[in-house]
Amino acid sequence: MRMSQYFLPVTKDTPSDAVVVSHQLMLRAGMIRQNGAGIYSWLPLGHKVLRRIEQVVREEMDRAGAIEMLMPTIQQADLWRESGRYDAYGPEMLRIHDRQDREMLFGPTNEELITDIFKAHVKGYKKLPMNLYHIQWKFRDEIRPRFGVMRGREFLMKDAYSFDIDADAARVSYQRMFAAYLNAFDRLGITAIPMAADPGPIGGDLSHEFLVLAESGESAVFCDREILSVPPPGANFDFSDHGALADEMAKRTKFYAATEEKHDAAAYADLPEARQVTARGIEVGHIFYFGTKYSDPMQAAVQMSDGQFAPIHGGSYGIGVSRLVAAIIEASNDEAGIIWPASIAPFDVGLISLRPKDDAVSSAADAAFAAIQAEGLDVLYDDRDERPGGKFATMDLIGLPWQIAIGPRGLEKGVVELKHRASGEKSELPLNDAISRIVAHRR
RNA sequence: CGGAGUGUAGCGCAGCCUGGUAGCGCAUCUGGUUUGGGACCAGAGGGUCGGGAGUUCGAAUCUCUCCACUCCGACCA
Repeated sequence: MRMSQYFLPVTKDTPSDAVVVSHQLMLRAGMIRQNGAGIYSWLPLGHKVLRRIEQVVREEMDRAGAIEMLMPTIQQADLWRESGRYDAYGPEMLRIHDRQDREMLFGPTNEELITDIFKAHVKGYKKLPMNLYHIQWKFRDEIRPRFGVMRGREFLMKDAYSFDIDADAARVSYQRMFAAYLNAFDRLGITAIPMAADPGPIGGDLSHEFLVLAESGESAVFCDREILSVPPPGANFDFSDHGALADEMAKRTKFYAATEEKHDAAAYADLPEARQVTARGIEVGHIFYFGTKYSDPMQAAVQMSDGQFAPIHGGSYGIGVSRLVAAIIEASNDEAGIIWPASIAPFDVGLISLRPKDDAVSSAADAAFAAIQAEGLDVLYDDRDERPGGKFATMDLIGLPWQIAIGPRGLEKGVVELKHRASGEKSELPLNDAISRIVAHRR
């Protein structure tokens, strides 16, 4: 993409409404624009990151055996009456009426809808376990939206729903998501700590939330330092191995880790002081096992081998995709701007033409643009007639993993300047070598 | 919802107290000089001063009212 033809409204001034660094940087980098309290448009750069995160989450869900689908944002009220949540949910649910004055709502979550779909089509136990997910916009009329997309009212969430014949089988499904989450967050370049959680209004008795440590986090967290260094299951993990699944969960739950609500000061005090981590965290995922909470009232049952019908045991598993954009920035930035993990960077590399009006430079930069693209890399090419300082600052701000700068001085020597954003390390080397370096570290 | 603020050009702000018809920096456009980490000169465009009502000869400025947004508290991916 040539920057001269892109839409990237960056600013030098920090918008005064933004109090956390991720919100400031997202505004400055031209990723989002606010429409109302907790409601944002995603500008091209922000949209690209959002899609990249979504894709990583999708791949990890697929790997764990979940099946993608898509449910609507607007739902009819009747299913929520069946489950009893139409009354239970309260003012956080945005209720609307259509022209026939039918009661509708903008979905804050989808347990009712998915249970309805499941029970209409799945009749026998042989189809289980089943896990269906979608990545869709939600609306929750938060009491107090804040921190940009961190606590928006409209937000993009991946929500998965598991269906099993009994509690033991449901536990395996739960562990499968637990392991998938660890892999997903690892690929996103963050360490998300699973913590025992209150199941909250969704109900149930097995629940973990995943938190990323960050100063601006809304939750106080207390954990054993050791849990931070447990490696993720990894790309070769076998999601059909029940023993391995239980093991992955046990490897973490054996360490102390709790948010304020579940904090046990006495147990925490038993830890050696050097292992105590008292910090703040951003909740980026939450998983629940809720048994027959929805299948009972909505009569979602499958026929068992003995011919009897049994209500399915369910779980639901959320990842805040739009919130992750902010959470990752909170975890990875410096004075100059954002530092994207390569896995989700909006572009793989930024290419800077230092002297676009110089024919030798611009033709060399054009050629480099083509050569980089030929390697399958996504490159943002700053071909504008601007002074170099601003170009470097813009590239630093938007946080691409690599920058290649081409100018007259380097051309004489047959080299370009390659900069690695995260380390700040710069080197001068031939273009092909620079491209090879980037390719070697590609997403 | 309770408490505290803010609303003036795309962004950051001044002007308001003490009423006289809107200004600065950045950004944008034109021309020129420049160019290796946010240049300089000259010029230009862009504003229902959040909306409405009132006071007044005259309102960004004073009064009333409505709206929006932000921050602190209770809720949550």
